[in-house]
Amino acid sequence: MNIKEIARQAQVSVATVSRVLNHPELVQPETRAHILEVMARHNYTPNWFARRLNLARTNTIALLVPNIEGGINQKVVAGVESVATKKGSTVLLCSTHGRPEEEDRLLRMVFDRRVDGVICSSSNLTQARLNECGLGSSAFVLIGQGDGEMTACYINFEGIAYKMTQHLLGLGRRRIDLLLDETGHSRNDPIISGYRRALLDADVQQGHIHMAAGGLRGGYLAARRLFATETLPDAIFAGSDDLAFGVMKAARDDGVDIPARLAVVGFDDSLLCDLVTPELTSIEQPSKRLGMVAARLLFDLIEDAQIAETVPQEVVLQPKLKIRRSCGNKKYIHELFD
Amino acid sequence: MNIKEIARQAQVSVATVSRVLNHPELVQPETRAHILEVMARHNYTPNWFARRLNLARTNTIALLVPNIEGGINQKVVAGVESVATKKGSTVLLCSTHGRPEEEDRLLRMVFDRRVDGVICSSSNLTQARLNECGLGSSAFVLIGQGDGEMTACYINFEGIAYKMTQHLLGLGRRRIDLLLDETGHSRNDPIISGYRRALLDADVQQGHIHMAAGGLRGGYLAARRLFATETLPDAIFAGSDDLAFGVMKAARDDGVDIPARLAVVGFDDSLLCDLVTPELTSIEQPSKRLGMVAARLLFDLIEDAQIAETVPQEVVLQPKLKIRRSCGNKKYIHELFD
DNA sequence: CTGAAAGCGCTTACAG
DNA sequence: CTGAAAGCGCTTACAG
Repeated sequence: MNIKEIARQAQVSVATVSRVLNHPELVQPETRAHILEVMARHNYTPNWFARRLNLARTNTIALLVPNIEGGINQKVVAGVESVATKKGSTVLLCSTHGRPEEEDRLLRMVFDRRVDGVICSSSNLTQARLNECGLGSSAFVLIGQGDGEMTACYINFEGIAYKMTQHLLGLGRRRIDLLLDETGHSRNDPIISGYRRALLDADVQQGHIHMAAGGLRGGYLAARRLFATETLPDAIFAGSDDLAFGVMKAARDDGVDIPARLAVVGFDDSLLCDLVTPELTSIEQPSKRLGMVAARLLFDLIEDAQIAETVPQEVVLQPKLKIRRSCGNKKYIHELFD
Repeated sequence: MNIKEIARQAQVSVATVSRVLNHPELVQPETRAHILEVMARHNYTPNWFARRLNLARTNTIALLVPNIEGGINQKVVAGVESVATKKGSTVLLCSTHGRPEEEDRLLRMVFDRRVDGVICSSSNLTQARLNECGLGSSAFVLIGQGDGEMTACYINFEGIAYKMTQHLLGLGRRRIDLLLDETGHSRNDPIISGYRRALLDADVQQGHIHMAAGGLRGGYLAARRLFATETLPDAIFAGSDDLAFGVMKAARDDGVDIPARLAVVGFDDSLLCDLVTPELTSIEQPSKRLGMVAARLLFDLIEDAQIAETVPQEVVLQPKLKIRRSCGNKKYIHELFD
């Protein structure tokens, strides 16, 4: 069923049919009603492609993330999706697996499809690369720290790492080690930098930085290695909750008392932080809000092209310390079940 | 930049340009090379909408899930995405929030966009509703148990609930209670049915079925209520790991020994099952595989319309028991860190 | 308020 | 192997 057929059956021109779709106020109420009736009767829905060939917007945005399985991206996706739905747009979701070539391929692809805009979570995207992909003048929002040339939003890992380190120092811990996921989370760099800055400011000697394979298991193995070969630090600041959980498991196996002998803190404030013993001190990240902010920025760009003309905007979201018991904190601060 | 301009610059007709895009073997190697060169120089990419207006396939599939944030859906999404990418298709992802009206709206919308096919995770979709949305003759795969009229795939919750109950009985537990998430996971019904069947077959009296709010907290509160008001069952079979973790936390607070006095088992085999003490016996679900299977079924339908003519196909995936210590199992069966 | 016509950017029989 | 032309299904000035 197409517009011509509808026009024939309604005994009007295709122009009139098209008008009830696009500018209903321009057509006489009676004819309009009649045409709508014919459309309904035939379950007619205009061909999307033919339509978009003539129209500017596609009501589609693209979202590229390193991988969908990552717990954090998942919340970002949900945040973007919720805003997009409110705006009447749908989301084309793509996984880049963190590979730049794959990012480029997908960027070209979504541009090809004339999406209204693109949100991309990436750690190595520059305006120059964007230009190469033909996205130079499109609405685009980066999730992550860009080169300052792009509209971007990200979580302030540096600042919170500073605060967490400071917190541990405040509890009397001196040698604080960092344990990071070697699968190059883009957050490693800012964490290291915040951590170092805090130690410098407090005039405390820098601790060791350990790299581990990702996840519970990676944290476990790294911690056991550390326990076996080095003098025990006073605290381990892990780059993810999973790593921290692994450290806790290792500590239990090796008889290292947490938090008396060793403080352990994590990074994602996952649900399970409250369950483990002792409860894990961690960092709450506004992941869903990050997605929502990115989407809002994007729709600002889409709806008002002028904004893009101005200096690119950067939105920085602040995470929060969630103090529990694994850091050696004595005061009652946070309890989930009351 | 459009095809006409490329044709002009390459001094050929648009037909020839179009041919190097669609049937390169039909154009002389030299002209082809020349045209490709001109295209590359201008960074030309054909208009997707104009193209799809003439072509049959859009290389896009739609995936509707109740919500993206759910840990299980997330893996399903990843599974679908990985297969789609291999097939050169992209995924239009939509959240239905489990609301039928929203499902209908989105189904119409994606159909509108001429996607090649649709995968929908739903607990109340019928072929009849599909027909109403105009998707009657489209390639469609249901994730969930359908009305037998649709191609579908799902996880056999009934069977695994039977097995888990049987396992608990085998360990000498007699009164086994069920603890379910009241936010109507569609899996509640099959779990109840498998559980009841196992007790019937073993000629053991049915236990109680408790409904709880979702998550850790829901499990915790429900368990504390149970401990305070009823005689303790021998085992609690929780409908999700989070619920089970909540029960474990409650048991610790109330001094109920797990597994000596009370066995607890969960349902998702989340990463943390190995971390808690005692390690949580649970059920491993092939969620990612579910997504992959759904996508494969869909591409079968897309690539060979004949298949749809035959009787609708149903694929049932089998989950696996992950026996650990919280059920009172004595033998060494499973250990993550060795 | 309505219609005839040109145009969006492509693809593909049809002739040569 | 290549080109002129019709057509995909819509939208929107332009006239009336």
